[in-house]
Amino acid sequence: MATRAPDLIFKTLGDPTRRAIFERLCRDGEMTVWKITAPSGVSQPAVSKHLGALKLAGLVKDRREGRETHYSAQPQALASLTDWARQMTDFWERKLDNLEDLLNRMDQ
Amino acid sequence: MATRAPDLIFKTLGDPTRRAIFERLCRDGEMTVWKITAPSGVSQPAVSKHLGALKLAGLVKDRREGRETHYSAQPQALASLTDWARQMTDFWERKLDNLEDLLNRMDQ
DNA sequence: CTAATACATAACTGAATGGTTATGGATTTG
DNA sequence: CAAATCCATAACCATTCAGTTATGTATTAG
Repeated sequence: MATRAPDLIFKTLGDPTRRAIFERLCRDGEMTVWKITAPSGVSQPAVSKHLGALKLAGLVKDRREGRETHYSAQPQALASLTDWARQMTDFWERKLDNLEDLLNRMDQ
Repeated sequence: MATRAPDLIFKTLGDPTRRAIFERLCRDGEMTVWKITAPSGVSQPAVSKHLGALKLAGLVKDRREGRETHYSAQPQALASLTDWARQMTDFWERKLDNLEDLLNRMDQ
């Protein structure tokens, strides 16, 4: 059952600061750590740790260039999340269908 | 900006035990606390706390019947999550489009 | 070569959190 | 009424985790 795949994604995006960083990378594209840190409200080491977590979850990728590290979003990683959500909804709707079938059979 | 809405959803589903409970409710429909507790691997009070968290996030609803409480999934609550994911993907694709436009203009 | 910059890592701290056992309140059963 | 069942809450504990301030390692600038 691949239903456990998005565990890390959920956990990683559960933190507001981390999610804000990811959102900014989606909106504004590739960015250095310093650029990300500036308006974030937390220190540079904190940002580095968040970026590490996002990278571990496959949500961002990094690119070294001299002494700078550029990070960019990988929103494809969100697919496992939306897949899971759709699956849950499907399960639920199937339950409703079964109930409807049952009621139809009882009517006859 | 409504982009902060799914914060609670992410945080709530970030815990594996809690997500497993939600999944089971989606798959198998309404269930009493005891029924949920049995195969969960944690104690009944732990399950009750998780159900409270899920309820707070709008992911489940409860129905008292005598001394039993029946819980059921509310997968509609996942919409804010998929909406957000689509928005992030859109941002990212728009960046790609802009880049393509720029390259096209540079070709001329 | 020295100083400064960009980032990561280490070490630590306080708060949040998931788990437990114990207990209480409400409801059904005998 | 008494005992048992179902669930929630309280109180507590251990762990996780996000944040901080050093410190280290490359890399660029003077």
